[in-house]
Amino acid sequence: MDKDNSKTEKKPVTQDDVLLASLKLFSEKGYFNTSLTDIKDAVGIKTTSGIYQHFKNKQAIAEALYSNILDSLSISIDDIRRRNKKSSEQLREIVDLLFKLTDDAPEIMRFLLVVNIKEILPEHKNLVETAPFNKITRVIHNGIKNGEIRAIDALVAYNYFFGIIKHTLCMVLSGELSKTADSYQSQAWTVAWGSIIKK
Amino acid sequence: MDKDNSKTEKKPVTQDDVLLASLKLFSEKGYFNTSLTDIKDAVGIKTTSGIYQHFKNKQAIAEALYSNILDSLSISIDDIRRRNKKSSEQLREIVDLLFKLTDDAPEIMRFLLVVNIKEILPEHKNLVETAPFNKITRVIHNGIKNGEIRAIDALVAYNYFFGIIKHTLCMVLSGELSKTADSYQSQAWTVAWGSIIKK
DNA sequence: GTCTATACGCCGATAGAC
DNA sequence: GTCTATCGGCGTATAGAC
Repeated sequence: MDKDNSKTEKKPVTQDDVLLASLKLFSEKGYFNTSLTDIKDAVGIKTTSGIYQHFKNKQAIAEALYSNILDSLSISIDDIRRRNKKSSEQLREIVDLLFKLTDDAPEIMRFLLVVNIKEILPEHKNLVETAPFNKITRVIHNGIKNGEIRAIDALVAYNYFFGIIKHTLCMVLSGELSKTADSYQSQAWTVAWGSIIKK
Repeated sequence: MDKDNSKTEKKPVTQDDVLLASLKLFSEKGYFNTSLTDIKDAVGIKTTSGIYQHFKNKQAIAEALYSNILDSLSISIDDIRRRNKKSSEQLREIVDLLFKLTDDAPEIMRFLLVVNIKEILPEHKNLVETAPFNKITRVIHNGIKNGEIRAIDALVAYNYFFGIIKHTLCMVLSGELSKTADSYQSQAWTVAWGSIIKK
């Protein structure tokens, strides 16, 4: 023990370290304003070379980030659908999840909602076409079939509902709405649900 | 008349030519995926030098574009407010304007709604804080004062109302909603207005 | 896995002739 | 206002020693 290494311990940089640092930078400054040099600094290594141990290029970092986020969201939504019967309950819990994430992990939500993924990965699907948001649309679809939600096109209903939710979260994330997401949640839910419910 | 110059006439490139070409490219590929070389090609000159006659750098093009669009929008909104008394009528016409623009000049709306201006011009205000959208908020504020709109925070009302409108337009612009903006307008209006109206 | 060193391409930008 | 020519720099990426 030649030196105090209780905190300064030098552990090798992992993939997750790179992802975490990149997520933060991408969501703060945007993908194109973030250089590998920035990432390397945030991760705490001296050159960018170390990053290429884990990712073949800069795009691959964004890809990994995006698919990680979508996967974990998808799993959460599966879980929600399993635990709840009614569409209203399922949507309610999904909204709850998104608002919580906005307060607890704003970088994730900023990356998901603010960063324009098609500008980074032109080949990638739109948000609506990804697994988790497909599932949300399916929840809405079911709600229409069983009469909870009024009979309009499921995508259009998704559009109204999620338009309100997403805009609320974006305004919180950008600071245009100054309080926590949590404090807007119940109102936003009521209005969003009200916009598609069968009266 | 040594050659046919009825169409091939060589007129000097104007500021507007540059702006128009840039708008198209920015809205299609994004600001960062568009190089001055791309712009120069689209404008039809041989080198990028010509561009510097009109703009001091690439950012300045985006700035000019953005402020032009905001200015013209602002003027239209002033006009709408002058011609209509009730908040509902004013909002109705503003929505009409935005939907028409989406069908007739999608590049403009894509630049306004999809392009993340803060990534290009970090110093710039958020969309809500710009003149035209400030005016929309003021319209809503008046609607609350005179009892057309229910008594909630004006920004929150703006959020609900514009969340639906913006999301609809974005989905049309990205092709996720496949028909023209026009065909979604009356429904979207009804729902958006319904989300803030005093019952 | 991290370092030194380095390559290289692209892009933004300028100088100066026409 | 457009051209030729050219520059500097940044950012990505690789080779190879430790």
